[in-house]
Amino acid sequence: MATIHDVAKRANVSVATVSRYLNQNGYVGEKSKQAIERAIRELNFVPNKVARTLSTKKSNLIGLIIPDIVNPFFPELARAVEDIAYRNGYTVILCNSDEDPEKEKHYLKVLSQEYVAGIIIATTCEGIVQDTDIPIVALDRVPKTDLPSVTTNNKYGAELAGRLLVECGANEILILKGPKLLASSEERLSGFLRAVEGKNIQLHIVESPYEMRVAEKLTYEFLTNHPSIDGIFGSSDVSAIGALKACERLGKKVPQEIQIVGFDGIQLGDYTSPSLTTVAQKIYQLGETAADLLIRQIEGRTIEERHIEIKPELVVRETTRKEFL
Amino acid sequence: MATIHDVAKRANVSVATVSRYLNQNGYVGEKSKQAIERAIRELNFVPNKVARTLSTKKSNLIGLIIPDIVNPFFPELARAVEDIAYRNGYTVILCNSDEDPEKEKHYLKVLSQEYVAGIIIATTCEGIVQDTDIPIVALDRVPKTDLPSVTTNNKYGAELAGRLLVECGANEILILKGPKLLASSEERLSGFLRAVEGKNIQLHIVESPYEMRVAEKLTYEFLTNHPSIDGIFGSSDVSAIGALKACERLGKKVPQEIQIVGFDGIQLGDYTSPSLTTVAQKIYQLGETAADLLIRQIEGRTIEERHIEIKPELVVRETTRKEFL
DNA sequence: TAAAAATGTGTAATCGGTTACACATCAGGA
DNA sequence: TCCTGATGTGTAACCGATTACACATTTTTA
Repeated sequence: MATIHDVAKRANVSVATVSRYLNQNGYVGEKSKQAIERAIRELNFVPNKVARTLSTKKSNLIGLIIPDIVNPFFPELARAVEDIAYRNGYTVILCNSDEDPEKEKHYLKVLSQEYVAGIIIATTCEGIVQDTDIPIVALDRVPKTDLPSVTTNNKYGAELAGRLLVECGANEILILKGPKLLASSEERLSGFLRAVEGKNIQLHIVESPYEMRVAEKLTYEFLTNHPSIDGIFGSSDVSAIGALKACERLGKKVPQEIQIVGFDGIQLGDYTSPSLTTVAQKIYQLGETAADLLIRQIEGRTIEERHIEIKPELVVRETTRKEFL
Repeated sequence: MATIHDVAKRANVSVATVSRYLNQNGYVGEKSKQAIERAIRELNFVPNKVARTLSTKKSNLIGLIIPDIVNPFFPELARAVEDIAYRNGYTVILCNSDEDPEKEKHYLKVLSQEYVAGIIIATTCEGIVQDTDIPIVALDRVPKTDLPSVTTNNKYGAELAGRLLVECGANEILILKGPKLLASSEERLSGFLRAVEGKNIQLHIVESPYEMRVAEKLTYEFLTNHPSIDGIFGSSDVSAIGALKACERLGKKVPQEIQIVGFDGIQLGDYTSPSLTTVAQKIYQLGETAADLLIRQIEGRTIEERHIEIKPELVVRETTRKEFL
C-alpha cells in the first residue's frame, strides 16, 4: 500500500502539500496538483483512515447501539441510519445491547476508543451517557438526559388508535400496555386513554412485554375470562400480533368479533392474516432523521431543533372493520 | 485521556514495559507489574485502539457485508455474527450492499482502509474479492473463488421439501424458483426436482425474485390460469408467503386445497396464518459458524474445514397437511 | 513603488501505540 | 569460576497521516 510519502516523493512535493491536496485545505499550486494527481493514480494510492483518525482524533465511524437487531423494529432503523451514513461517507458499527447496562457501557467504551465520530443510541441507557464529548443522538427511547433526540409522538399515535377503535364500535377494550420502564409505553397508554375517555367504554389494562408469545398467552388467558371484550390495543405490533394469534386459537373472528390495533408499523403486520391495523411509526424516517441530526452535529453545522418528534400514521388494514369509516 | 506514556511515567518504567504488560508478551517483572497496574488504575487508562491498529495494522473490527438488513433473513445472521464477535472482543461494521457491485467495492475498500481484522461477506460479489490479504469468509452465498465458506446444504433441504409435498399428496406443483444469479437458487431447484422425479407429478416452474409482492402477483396470475395446482414450493419463505397471500385472495384453502412449503425459516413464517411449513436454515448457526471460522483465521489458528455446510431442517407447520405423515 | 496581503511549499513535531535491538542482571551447569 | 541462557528493561524507530510554523514568492493596494 502506497503512503502519502510515496506520493509526495513521486510528485516531487512534500507530504504537507499532498495532505493539503487531499483535504482541500490550504493552498496547492496547479502544477503540484497535477503532479500529485498523477502520482496518486500511478501508485493507486488510498489514504489510510486509521492514521488519519489517530491524527485528527475523529474517524468516519458511527456507532449504532440498539437493543437487538432481531427485534423487527430495528432492521429498518439500522438500514436508514446506514443509508444516510453511506451517503455522507460514514460507516456504521452495529451494537446490540440487549438493554443490558453492562453491554451498553462496554460498547460506549469501545466506540470511544475507536474515536467514532458520533453515536446513535436507541436504548434505555440509564444515564450512562454523560462523560463524553462525542456527539450523540438518542433515538426512539429518550434517556433522561437532554441529548438531542428523535422520537415518535407516541401519545398522538395512541390517540389515533383509540379514536379508531371507538369509531369502529368497540365497547370493551383490552389494552396490552408495554413495559413500565419504557417512557414510550406510558405515553401510548395515556394517549389511548385520552381518546376513549368519556366514551363509556369499559377498559382492561394488562402489562405485557413486547414479545409475541407472552402477549399471546396473556391475551388468551384474559379473553377466556372476559369473553365480552371486542377490542384490543397492542402497545406494540408484536403484542398485537400475539393477541391476534390468541383470538385465532379461541376461534374469535377478527375483525367481526374482536378488533385489534397495534403500534409500530413493522413489516410483519402486513403479512399476518388478517393483516394488522396499526399506528405506523415512520421507522425509516426516524433513522434517517437521527442520522442526519448526528452528522450535522459531527460536522458542527447548526441544529435548529434538538428534539425532533415525528408523527406516526394510522394504517388501517384488516383487523378493524371498515363499515364504520 | 491518559496515554501509555503517562502510565509509564507514573509507574517509573518505560513505555515498552507497559506495552509488554498490556499485551502479555515479553517479560515483565513482578514489581513493574504492580506499579503498572496501580498506575493504570489511578489514571483510568484505556489503551487507544486506533493507535494500536495503526501500529499493528490490524484492528478489532469485523466487516459484515450483506445485501440488506431489512431482508428478514439477515438480522438473525447479523446478530449471530455480532454475538460471537462480542465474545471475542471484536466489533462489527455493518454494510448493506444491495447486491450492487459498486457498493460492494466501496465497502471492501473502506473496510481495508480501516484495517479490519476480517470480513464476512454474504453477497454475490462477482469475483471482486481477491486482491487482499484480509481474512474473508463467504456466507450463505459462495462466490466462485475458493474463499472459506459457510453455507446451507440447499440441495438437501429442497429435497426434503419435495419429498414432503409428494408424501402429502400433491400432484401438480408450482415451483417458485429464485433468481438465476444465485447459485443457491439453482441448487434448491435441482434438489427439489430430484425428490419429485419419477413420482408422476406435474411441474410448473416460474422464476420469481425474493420479494413478497412480486411472488404474490406471479402466483396469483399463475394459479388463475392453472387452477388444478395443489402444491407450491417457494424457493424462499418470502416467495412462499407471497404465494400464501395469493391463495388467500383466490379463496383457495391452505392446506386443504393447496399446500405450500417455503425455504429459509425466517421468523415471519411462524406468524402467518396458517403458519408456514418450511425448510429452515439454521440461520443463527450459520452466522455463528462463519464468525467463528473468521476469528480462527484472524488469530491464525488452524482450520480443519474450509467449507462448512450446514444441513437445514424441515419445519412442518400449517401450510401442509398432517394426515399423511 | 513600497508595504501588505495572498499564495504556495517544506520541515518537523505529533497522534498513541508496538517492537527490534541493545544491554544489564542473575541462576544454573560444566 | 566462567559461560550460557533466561529474565527484565529502556531507547528509539516506526505505523501513516495532519498541521503549526517558517519562509519564499507573487499579487494587491495605497
